This record gives sequence, structure tokens and C-alpha cells, in this order.
Amino acid sequence: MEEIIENPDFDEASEILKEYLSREYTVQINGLCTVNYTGRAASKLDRGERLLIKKQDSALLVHGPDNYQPKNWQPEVDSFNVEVRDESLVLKARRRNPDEMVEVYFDNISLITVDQLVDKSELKIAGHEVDIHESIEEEPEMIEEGLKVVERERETPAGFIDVFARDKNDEYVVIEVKRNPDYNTVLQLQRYVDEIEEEFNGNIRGILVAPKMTDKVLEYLEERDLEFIEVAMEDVISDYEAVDNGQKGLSDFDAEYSAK
Amino acid sequence: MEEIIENPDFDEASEILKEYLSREYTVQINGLCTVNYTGRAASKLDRGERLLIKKQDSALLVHGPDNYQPKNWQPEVDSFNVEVRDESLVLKARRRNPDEMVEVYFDNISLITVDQLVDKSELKIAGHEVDIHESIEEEPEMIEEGLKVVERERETPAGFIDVFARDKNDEYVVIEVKRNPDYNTVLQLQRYVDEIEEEFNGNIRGILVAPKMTDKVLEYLEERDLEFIEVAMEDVISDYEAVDNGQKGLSDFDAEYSAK
DNA sequence: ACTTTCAGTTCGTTC
DNA sequence: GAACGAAGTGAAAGT
Repeated sequence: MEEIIENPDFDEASEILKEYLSREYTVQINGLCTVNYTGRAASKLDRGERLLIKKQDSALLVHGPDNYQPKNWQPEVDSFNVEVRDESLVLKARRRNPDEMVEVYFDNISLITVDQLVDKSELKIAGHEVDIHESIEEEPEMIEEGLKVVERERETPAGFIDVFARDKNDEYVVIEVKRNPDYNTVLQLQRYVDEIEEEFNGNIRGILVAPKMTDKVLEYLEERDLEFIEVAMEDVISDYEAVDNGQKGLSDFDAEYSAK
Repeated sequence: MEEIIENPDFDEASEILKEYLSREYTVQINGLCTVNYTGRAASKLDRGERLLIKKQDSALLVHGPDNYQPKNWQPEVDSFNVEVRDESLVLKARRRNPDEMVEVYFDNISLITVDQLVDKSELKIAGHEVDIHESIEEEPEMIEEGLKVVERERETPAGFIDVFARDKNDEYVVIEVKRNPDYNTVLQLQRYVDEIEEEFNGNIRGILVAPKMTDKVLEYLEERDLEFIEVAMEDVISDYEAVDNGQKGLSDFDAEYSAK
């Protein structure tokens, strides 16, 4: 921990910020401030107590007391500017491309901490659409008995078909995989089926594979004689093990106290 | 500032966390940890130094040293659990609906701060799609000389038309507004035009209005004899004033030092 | 560098 | 509560 400063005056704060903002340090500022944003859109945030975080890659976050997402942010700041003016400390963070700026006017700063975090680890996520593709390719029978994958990412004039297969009767099957299927997914699948029917001059089955489904989308599918197969997320992430202590499921949780 | 504790041992940390996690305090923890997530998907994050934030509405964030977005999160935690086990402090945050859990295993904690932030202010944003709609309605000639709005949100079997208007020759015009237009936007507009042409039995103009455009989407438009009008974001947010000191644009920024 | 597609999307509004 | 669409979407992969 490089610096921990409680209730700094603006001159002191300004000095610290100028020293650390543009370098690879994680800077946290708790304070009372107003915030303006101009760029792709425009926003203003009236006076309130907030937590500012400047990360080591120059990303800037303005967090309020609630909501998991920041009130304001800047994914990448090209230049910081700090000055003391009219009884307030002004922090400006600008980036080009797109040209946008976040301006923070501090009325009071209760805490500044400066730290250098070391974290080379990567976040590995299982359960994406691509994982479902792979599961199907490894184990086509999870979709349907007798199914054989012919080709993946087959190109048609309407785009790329996720999985192209043959069923147990040796008929062609077009499979579209979606994590969150909607009306457009159905239209897409229909377009693929139309293309393949034209190419092979016959009736082709179209199957939408997804971990969840809504009544409305199911209706659209049935209107077009398309099919739906549900895949359980557990099947997709089954080979996935948590890092520590075999914490694999949600079962061994014994709540001691509850939030809110 | 309620608490600032440097390098607490696990028992001390555990005590503080149990006291404040489930109450309306903002808790920040800097420390070395691994993180697992299980729920809608599954993820694991190997050992690294990170910043954890528990907000006053029980939202939980796990931030790494870079990237504006959190590595792991929980928008709303229903129950926290803290225990010291095998030389590590384990923090579990679970929510139901969807049922998911974030588990954090601390190997070391360098700082815990507890604060109560007061912020009732609302974030006001200008420049959304609805703002473009309103600008058109107030000043249709920003799109084209002689344009008159006939109806907004006109219903067709294909969905709702953003703006339905007549041009200076009294011909009907279908206007689709999009902040980030893509291929689907073009298809949508085409569907609306088809519907209106059927209803009025004649040729109808279709215009896509957007603050930006890509070459590819423009091609799609031209292939279908649809038109594109660019609106400047400045026109949409022109009546918008920043909170302090008349900071309206990006012009008065004088960089003192640059980031990265 | 631009385009396209997905996301533990999230976050609204509306029905 | 489900459904539909927008986001200062962001991020990644392909071109």
C-alpha cells in the first residue's frame, strides 16, 4: 500500500493525484463531488458522496453507494488534469477516439489510497455459446439420437450455419445455437433452412439449440415448422471445476446472515 | 469514514466484515485472492491482487488492476458468509433468482475501509435514441426541408414505426431512428416500408436517421433504395448544460500530463 | 482499423 | 413476471 491519506486538503490531494494518476497505480478516492460527462452522449451527476477508482491501465470509474455499475466511467483515459479552483478540486479525464471527457468537481475528499495491484491471472469462463457448439461437436447425441455432425460454420449466402448435420434417417439438419434466443434467431434459422433447401432441393429440418426458451419464440418456431432442443447449462460446464476446495455447486452454502 | 484497517489478520478482518457486509455500508477490501463464480455460467479467477467493493445495496464487485469492468460481480447479494479456514479468509456472496454465487478466497488482506456514502442525486443523460426522436418531432426540418411529422410510433404488423411523415411533395416517408444502426436495422426499415407500401398501394420512401453510419450498412440501404440522414449528436443534446462553470464542450481542456 | 456477433450482457419499459 | 428493445453498451474474433 503506497499511500493512505485521510481528509487531505486540496493542495495535498492535488499533489498526490498529480504524482500517481498517470502512472501504473490503483488510486481510490472517497469524496463529495459532482460529475459531468460529454462525448458520445452527455450526462450530469449532482453533488453526492462517491468512490472514484483510477486503475493501472488508466481506466476511471465513478461509483455511487449502490448499483453494481458505475455512475460514470472512462474505459481508457489519454490525459488527466488536476487543478484546485474556487474551493474545489477539479479532475478531468479525457480520451480521444471517441473524443469524450469526464469532469469531477470535488467539494470534499475524505480518503485517498494508492496501491499497486499485481494480477496476471486470467478469468476463465465456461458456459458461452462457443462451449455449447463444442459440446454438440463432441457429443452430437446430446441433441438427438443418431445425429452426426457434417460440418461446422458452413457458409451460405445468408451467413454461417452453426452446425450442419445429418439425422438418423440421413436427412440434413441445420442447427442454430443461441444462449438467448429471440425472434431474430428464428428468422436467421429460417433463412439458413431456406438456403439449404434451395441448395439441396428438398425439405430440411431446422433446430434451435438453447439453454432457455420463451413461449413467444417457441410459437415463432412452430409456425415455421422449426424445432427446439434445450441443453442444460450443467451439461455444457460439467467438466468445469472450481479452483479451491472442490467448491463446485451452490449446495454447500450455509448462510450465516443475510444482506439487506 | 467508519473504519480504516491496514494489514488486518484474518480474525480481525472476519470480525469487521461480519459487522458491516450485511449493513448499509460501502466496504472496500484490497487483497490477494482467488475467485470462483457459479450460476448462469461458471468462472474461475486465479490468485491475484484485487479490489473488492461491497456497496450499500449489497452489490459486490471484484476489480482487477485494469479494465473498467469488474472481473467478477454480483448485482444483488441475498446472503453473505464469512469464515476463516485453512489459512485463508473465505467470503461467499449468494443470490437467488438467478441462483448464483461468488466465492472469494483471500490469502492476504492489505486494507479494509468502511464508509457510508450519501448520494441521493440522479444521473441525467442526454443523447439516447428517444432524444433523437424528440428532436425530430420538435424540428422535423433537421431531417429534410419541408418534412412534416404525421404520426409517431405508428403500428404496423411488422412493429412500430418510429416516425411516420410526409415530405414537401406530400409523399409518405417512413423514418427509423437508430443510435447504432446495423444490418438488422435495414431489414427492419425495409419491413416497415413494405407494410406501408401495401397499405397505401404506392412507392414509399424509407429513411434511416442515425448519428453514425458504416459503409457496409450504407450499402445495404442503397441496395434497397433506402436513404440515410446523419444527425449530429450536438443537435440532439444542444439544450443540455453541464452542472458547473459552463463546462459544455471538450474544447477548454488543457492537458497537463498524459496517462499511460 | 473496421465489421460482426456475443455477453454470467445489464437495464429499462410495457404488457 | 415475461417480453422486447436500447446501451456513453463492452469485448472478442474475423476481415
